[in-house]
Amino acid sequence: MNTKQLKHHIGQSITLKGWVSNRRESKTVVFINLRDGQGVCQCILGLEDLGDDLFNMAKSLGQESSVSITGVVIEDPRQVGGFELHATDLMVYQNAKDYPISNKEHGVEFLIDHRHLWLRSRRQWAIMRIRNCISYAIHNFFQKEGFVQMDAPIFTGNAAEGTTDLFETDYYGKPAYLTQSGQLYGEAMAMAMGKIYTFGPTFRAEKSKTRRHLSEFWMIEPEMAFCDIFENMDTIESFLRCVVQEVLEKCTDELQVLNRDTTQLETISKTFPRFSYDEAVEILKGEKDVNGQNSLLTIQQDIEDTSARIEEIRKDILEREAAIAAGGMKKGAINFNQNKIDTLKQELKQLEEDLRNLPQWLNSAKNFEYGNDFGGSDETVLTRLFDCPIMIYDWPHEIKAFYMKRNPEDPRFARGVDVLAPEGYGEIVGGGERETSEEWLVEKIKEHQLPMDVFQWYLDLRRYGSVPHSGFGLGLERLVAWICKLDHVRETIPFPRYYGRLEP
RNA sequence: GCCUUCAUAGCUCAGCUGGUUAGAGCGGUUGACUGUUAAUCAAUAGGUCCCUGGUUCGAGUCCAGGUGAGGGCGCCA
Repeated sequence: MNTKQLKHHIGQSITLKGWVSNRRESKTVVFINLRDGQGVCQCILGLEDLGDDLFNMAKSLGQESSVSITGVVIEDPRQVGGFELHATDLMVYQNAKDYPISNKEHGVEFLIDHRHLWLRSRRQWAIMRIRNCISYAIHNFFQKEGFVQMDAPIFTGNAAEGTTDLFETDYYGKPAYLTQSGQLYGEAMAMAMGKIYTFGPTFRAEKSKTRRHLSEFWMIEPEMAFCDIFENMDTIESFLRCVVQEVLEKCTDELQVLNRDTTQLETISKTFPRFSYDEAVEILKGEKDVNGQNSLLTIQQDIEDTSARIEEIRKDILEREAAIAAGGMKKGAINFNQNKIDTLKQELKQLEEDLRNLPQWLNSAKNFEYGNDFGGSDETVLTRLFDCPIMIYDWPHEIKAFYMKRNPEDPRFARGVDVLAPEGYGEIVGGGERETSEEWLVEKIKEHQLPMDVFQWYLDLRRYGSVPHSGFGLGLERLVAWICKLDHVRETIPFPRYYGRLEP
C-alpha cells in the first residue's frame, strides 16, 4: 500500500510505511506528514485513538523517523494529495534525531555535502522523477522508431581530440581514457544495424565552474545510416518534442512541485526555427532582427530591467527592515517579513550577478568575429529571442570536428547542427552529417594532427560500404535542467560529479 | 588558465565610518494550545567571527598571503 493508491481505499483501514517529513502537535493531536517515496499523506494521530504510550511515541518522533501507520483513509481536498489518514496504530522502525536538513532554506554547499539525504526532499523527488520520465521517453521514442540501443565502450585507448579534457586511468599498465563520446563507435554500429543509439555515461575533465558543466554526465547518441543533415534535424525535432510532451503529460505533479511554468514548455509543438551559421551571426550581432526583436537591444533592455528590479528590491528590503525595527509587530509578522527579506536578498544576489555578466555578454555579441564558434554567452543572447529550441547548421568547417561532412555546394561549411534550448539553457544537442569519403577524412586527420594508425578501423567504415549518415548527441542533464528550469545541472543527477566535487 | 563575488551559532543571515559583554529567524530542549500545513506562543542552551601574519591603544570590521566555496569566460552536451 502506498500514498498513490489512497483514492481506491476511501473509508477503509490501511497501513502506510514511510518517513516523517514533518510533524506538528497540540495537546491531544499530532500531525505527521508521511513521505513514502510515491507521494505524501498527512496522518492524524489522536490521543484518544492511540492511547498514552503510542501518542507519546508519536510526539517524540524526529524528522525522517521511519514508521508504519495504520488508519482510515479520509477524503479531504484541502490536503496535499487530497487525502488524510486517521491513525489507529503506530509502529516505529527507528526514531531519528537531529536530521540535518530542515524545512528552511539551505546553502548549496551544505546541501551538496548532504546529497545522500537531500535526495529525500520534495524538490529533488520531483526532479529525479522527471529525469526518470525523460530517460524512459527517450528509450520509448527510439525503440518505436526502430533504433537499436547499443553500448559504446567506456575505456578508450586513444585520445581522438586531445588529452587535456580526458580522465586518464591505468589499463593493465597502459594509459586508457574514459570516454568523452561514443560517436565513432556509434557510426560503426549504425553500419551494422541501420539505426542505433547509445545511452551511457560520458566523462570530461574540463575545469569548468559553470551552471551547465559536469565531469560525469549521461549522453544519448543516435546514429542513422542513409540520413543527411536535414533528415537528422527532422529527427532531433520530433525527438525533443516527443520527450517534452511525455513529461508534460506524465509529470504534472512533479512540474507543479517545481513551480514550472508549463506554457514555456508547450511551445515545443512549434516548428523549431532553423538558421545557418551565417544567419545566426547576423542575428547575434544585431544586424538582422528576428520576431521583430533585435538581439543587442533586447540585452540592453534586460540590463535596464535588471537595474530597475534591483532598485525595487532594495527599497522593499529597507521598508520591511524599517517596519520590523519600528516595533509593535507580532512575532508571526516579524517572522514572515524576515523570511521575505531573506528571499528578496537571494534574488538580489542573483540579479547583481546577472548585472555583472550582461554587459560582458552584450559586448561579446557586438564584437563577435565571423568564423568563431559561439560561446556560452552568445548562445544565451541568441536564444533570448525565441521561446522554443532553435537549430543552427552549416558551421565554418575549421571549428568543427574532423569527421564532419563538408557542404558539397559550399565547402567552407561543415554540416554540423547545434540545438539551443530557450530560457538561457544553451546547447543541449550537437550533431551533424558525417564525412563519407576516405580521402577527405584522411586529409582532415592530418590537418588536425591526429594519429592516423588509431583511426584505421574508423576508415574501414568508409572502405566497406560507405553511406551518407548522421547522428547527434544529447546531454541528458542539460535537457533535465531545461525542462525543470533549474539553476544548475548538479541538481539533475543523483550524485553529481563536477570540478572539485567527488563526495558523497 | 583568466575575471569576479563571498566565508560570523547545527542551518540561513544581520553586524554602518574599527570602540564595552557579537545579534535575529529557523532547527534542538522544556512548557502552553483539538485541526496544523515551513503551525503559533513563552522560556532555554548553543560562538576558535575560515587560517596565518600585519596596521592600531583597540580588529568580526582595515591591509597582505593562504585555504574553501559561489558565478562568469575559454572549452563543451
